[in-house]
Amino acid sequence: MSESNAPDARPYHHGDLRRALVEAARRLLETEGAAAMSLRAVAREAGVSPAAPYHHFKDKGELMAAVASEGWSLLSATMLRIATENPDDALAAAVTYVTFARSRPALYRVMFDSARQRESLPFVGITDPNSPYAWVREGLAQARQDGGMMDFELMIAASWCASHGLAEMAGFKQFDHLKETLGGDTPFLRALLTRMGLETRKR
Amino acid sequence: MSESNAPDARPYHHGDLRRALVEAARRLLETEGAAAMSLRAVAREAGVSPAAPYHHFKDKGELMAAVASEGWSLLSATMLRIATENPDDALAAAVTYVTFARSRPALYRVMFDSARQRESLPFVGITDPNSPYAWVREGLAQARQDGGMMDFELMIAASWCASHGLAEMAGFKQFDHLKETLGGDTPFLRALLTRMGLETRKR
DNA sequence: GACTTTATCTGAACGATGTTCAGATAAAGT
DNA sequence: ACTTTATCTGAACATCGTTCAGATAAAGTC
Repeated sequence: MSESNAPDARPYHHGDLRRALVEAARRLLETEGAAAMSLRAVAREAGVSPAAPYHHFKDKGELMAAVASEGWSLLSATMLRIATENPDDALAAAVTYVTFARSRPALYRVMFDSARQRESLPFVGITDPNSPYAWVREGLAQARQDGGMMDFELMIAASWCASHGLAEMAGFKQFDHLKETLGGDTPFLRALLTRMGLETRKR
Repeated sequence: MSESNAPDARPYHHGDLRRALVEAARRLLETEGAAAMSLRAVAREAGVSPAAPYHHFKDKGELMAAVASEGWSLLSATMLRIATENPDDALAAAVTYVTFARSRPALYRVMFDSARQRESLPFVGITDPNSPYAWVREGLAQARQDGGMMDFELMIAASWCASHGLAEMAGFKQFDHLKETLGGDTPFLRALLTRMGLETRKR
């Protein structure tokens, strides 16, 4: 009769293996790096045979997609929190995006690879008029009365591209001197994002 | 006595295997995709045993680095040509960068992965005052008299980040509508890059 | 010319990986 | 209690990156 009702009650043979695998994968990804994250290593980490994952994921790719999905959820939650605290601040949102990616480089790479396969960013409905991003709402309103919805969409697109580009390049040595001059990492990010058209207080 | 002096005189056992391998790798990369580009497949394509490449490259990584390096050279040459034809046009340079990356996605990924490992873009000395990028020269000159060299470096950094971000995201479905509205791929790129601060005619 | 040295390539092997599959195990449904 | 279904294991397969002893041929030396 299984092992009584331990704190982490395990509904099946192993327990919620699916979740355990995703967590193990993320752990391996952040500690050992992307190269060490083989399917077998993940199974090993979860204390299970190499064939076990195939009852929860069709592929290694599907496991990675699950990890990526969890990553996007985490990033979305982080950005939603920031956007709620600092409405009208597109720059702060972008800084949050870049900082998240830079603090979990391997995870972010998996996330973006997944996005590239789908050819679409699985990001929270940032263009949803009911989104808590106030600057999005204001942008939508102004765009509507300008008759220039396109202009607003351009701004959203530019923000994404700028954030992603900076996320992947901010670590490059070419920028060391710039970071030093500007007095740190965050000022550097803010300066560059501002250069790329990101602003605080609406568009 | 080898096989006489055939048109492609082969100096050693196989010929210039190193070059042949890099070319085979690039061919496989562009036709079959990154996943199919194993060291063994490259050796197979070059008509050689799986161990042969190890006499020219320490690693698979070193082969990839060679492919990447060739890619960067090609991109540099392309951009230098454009910059010579259209001086003072940073926007055109960025469009060239993005178009190159988008027309060889797998190669560009290898190139950028290589850059990420070195944490540096192995790009031609774009900040070199003697570079044929006229807008770079003018930017340098103006920055010097402004006393604001930093500002100019920020522009360079922003251009790279914007170009890379757009290169990797331009294919996303979120932008299909925008591309249609703007009347094609290039107008879309130009509009976005402009939004991100890239300009024609000096800074 | 013959002989040595050095560079280049092969064949076979090792461990690790992604994946499949027949069968064991245990939960859920009746 | 019996069947059904979901979950996991163990062994196997092809492929991959890599190593290494030995074959092959070019370059260097006399």
